[in-house]
Amino acid sequence: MSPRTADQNEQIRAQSRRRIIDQALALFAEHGYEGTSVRMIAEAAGTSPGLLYNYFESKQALLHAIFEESVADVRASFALADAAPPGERLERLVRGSFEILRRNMAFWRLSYGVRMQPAVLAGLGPELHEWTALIRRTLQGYLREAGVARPDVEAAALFALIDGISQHYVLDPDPYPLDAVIDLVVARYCVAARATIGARGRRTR
Amino acid sequence: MSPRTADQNEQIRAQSRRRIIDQALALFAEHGYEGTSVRMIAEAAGTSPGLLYNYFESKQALLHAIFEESVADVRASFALADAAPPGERLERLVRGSFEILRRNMAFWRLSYGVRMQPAVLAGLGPELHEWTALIRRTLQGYLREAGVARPDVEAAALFALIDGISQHYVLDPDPYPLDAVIDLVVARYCVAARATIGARGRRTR
Amino acid sequence: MSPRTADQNEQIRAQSRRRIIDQALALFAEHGYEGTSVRMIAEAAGTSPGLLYNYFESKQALLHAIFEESVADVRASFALADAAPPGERLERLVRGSFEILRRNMAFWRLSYGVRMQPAVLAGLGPELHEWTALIRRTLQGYLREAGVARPDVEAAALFALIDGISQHYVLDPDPYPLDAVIDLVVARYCVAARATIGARGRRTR
Amino acid sequence: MSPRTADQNEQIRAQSRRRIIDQALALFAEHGYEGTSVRMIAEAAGTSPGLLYNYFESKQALLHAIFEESVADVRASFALADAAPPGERLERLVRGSFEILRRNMAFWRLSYGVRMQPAVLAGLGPELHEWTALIRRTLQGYLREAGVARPDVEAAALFALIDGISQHYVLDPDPYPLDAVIDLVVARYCVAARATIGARGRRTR
DNA sequence: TATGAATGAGGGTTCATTCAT
DNA sequence: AATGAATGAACCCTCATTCAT
Repeated sequence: MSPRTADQNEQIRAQSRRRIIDQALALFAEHGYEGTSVRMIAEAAGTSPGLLYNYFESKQALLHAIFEESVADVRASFALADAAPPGERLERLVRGSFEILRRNMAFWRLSYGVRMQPAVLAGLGPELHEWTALIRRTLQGYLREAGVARPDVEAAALFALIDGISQHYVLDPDPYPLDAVIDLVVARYCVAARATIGARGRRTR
Repeated sequence: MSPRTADQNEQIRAQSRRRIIDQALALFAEHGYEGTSVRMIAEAAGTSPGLLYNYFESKQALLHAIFEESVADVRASFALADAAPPGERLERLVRGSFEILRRNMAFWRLSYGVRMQPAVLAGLGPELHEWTALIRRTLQGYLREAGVARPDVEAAALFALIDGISQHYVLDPDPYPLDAVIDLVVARYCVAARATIGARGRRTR
Repeated sequence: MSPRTADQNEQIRAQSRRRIIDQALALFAEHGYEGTSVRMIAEAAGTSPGLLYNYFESKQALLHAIFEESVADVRASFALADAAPPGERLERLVRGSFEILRRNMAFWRLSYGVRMQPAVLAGLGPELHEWTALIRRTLQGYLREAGVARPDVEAAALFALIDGISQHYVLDPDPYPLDAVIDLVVARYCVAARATIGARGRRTR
Repeated sequence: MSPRTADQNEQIRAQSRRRIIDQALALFAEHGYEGTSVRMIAEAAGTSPGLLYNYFESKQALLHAIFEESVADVRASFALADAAPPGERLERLVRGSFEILRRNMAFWRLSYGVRMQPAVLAGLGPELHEWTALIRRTLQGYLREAGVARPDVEAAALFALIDGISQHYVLDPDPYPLDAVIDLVVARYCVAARATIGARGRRTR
């Protein structure tokens, strides 16, 4: 009965989903999660409020979908860093983090805006926790490689530093000297690391 | 003529106001501003929703009152740091910041949860902005005194570091090695500063 | 134990009651019954909301008290007209009505604003009905004396005319040619009446 | 693509809107604007309170919509009178006014109940004022045509008479001798007018 | 697949009224 | 006689969600 092929349907579905996610992210970032109504999202996406519930179980589920996408993005970037030679991993990771930030500021605004609201994150909590833990562990690993004295504490500090910079930047990007600050972070944490690892590399050769 | 003395009334009022503010802060911190209803606050404070409006013009006004109280707290701490001898100012400020954090974690949870939501801040925005700017300037001044190369960039990084640590701690305090991290920050930023300033002090004597 | 004599108490009571009634009337007239809160009245009267309930059982009871006072005023004016010589009664009544109107515009504003709201008038209904009926009957009697053809219909019309004028005047007094309109009414209804009655008077002498 | 045709939707909307307006008018007329809650209207209309806000921005907007409908009704009746031959205009207008009154008593109850409450009228005030002014001017014009001595004062009186009758009728229709009173008004104002204009018409022929 | 009319719980807020003092 | 802190029901309104089409 349907005049559309299964393929066409699939394509339409994918497009609608995309539009909804994109607009939802933009609006969440601008007005916050609670300040954005489902109607607003539907309107921005050029659909009806009802349709949204064909694709997402609830407003929360939509939020979760957004997080899943972006978390995947971050994971990919991390994997890239991990694939680099030991001496460059940390720098790659640091610079990669800020690239992600610049590439998807809306998400980070949203993320930071919602981070403190467990009820909003409902069900996302464990996942986020795990994610944070992963970052911390990765950083710790790299720093241990680099031979810093207390890699756990240093990792906590470096993570806080990256996160703090990201947040300040996202709050008011225009006047923020992001590149200079990144270079500072890199200089402080990564250059030494590279040297140490390089030296050790040569020694063990 | 009055059935209760003005003093008695003042006391009653102060008590009720306190209870409302305290419970509101706790709930805002736990569920976020939007996730906390006026009814919830009233119940937690052991009063009726109506009473809240004898003390605060609106839910927002209550939020503002909370901010005012805590901002005053921060200012006081800053003033204390500023009164210290030059070489110790930075350390005082850093340690002071984390003392405030520990003393009033609920407020900081609230503050971080609300920071990205311009609609919620309505009218509080400028004040917060100014506040942030003040911190940045103060840090920058101290770092310039300490003779660091690029005090503006360093200030941005140090601010981000403190803010990031605070936020991570507040998100999940139990496992966080706060003291160790603080010591790290102090060692990295403040010890050098003290030395520099001390040296200069001796030289100019 | 009381430092005040019973007399003084009575005087104080009377004063407070007066202030409350006066201010309530003024506010009801300005903002309507529903648009005026008990707190507003208390404030305007320089007392507390609680005190109002020492003098009046409820906000409605206060409204009723206002009506009673003013209805008494009207009755007095009617009695005066009735005491006049037959040929002048109608004119007295008409002119008296508008004098009352001018003397107590606030009350008439209130009265007209509330007239259509049985719920607000609750319990006042019968009394007002009676009052209206009295006016109608009185007019009818005077017009019958004056020998008009259908005194019942004429009474209805004259009452409507007086009431309509009053209301239009009270709605926007400044530009209203009240005196001219009154003279017109008098000329149309009363002069003829006087003549008729005068003639009959002479005839029957 | 749409599951319901635009037509179907339009029809559904029109029906719901009608039901809401009708019930709102009835309730406003019975209990007054302030005495009628949105819930009451929704219940009477067999819908939910929320739906009301799909059709009207606010309770006030609903009131305005009611006024707009009925004001249009009145204007139409006035236009009809104006289209009649000069000698009949006044009678048409008078009789037309009372026809409107009988046809839509609820609206007039509402209108008279709301007239004195500027806050309720909010934004409707100017429009009503203008409307009143129009009636007055029209009457004045007709009366001048009819050659009465002081058309401005006579217009004020006639307007007051019509308004007063309408209000008394609407307050308690059952016992009111409306037809007889209308005939009286017509006899007093319109018959003479017709004669005058007729005579002048013949003279100028 | 898509619509949008409809729902109703719950939001912030007001206010007549009570009562301890 | 007088106060004003306190109450809580009810207000208008929003919005995530459902469902007939």
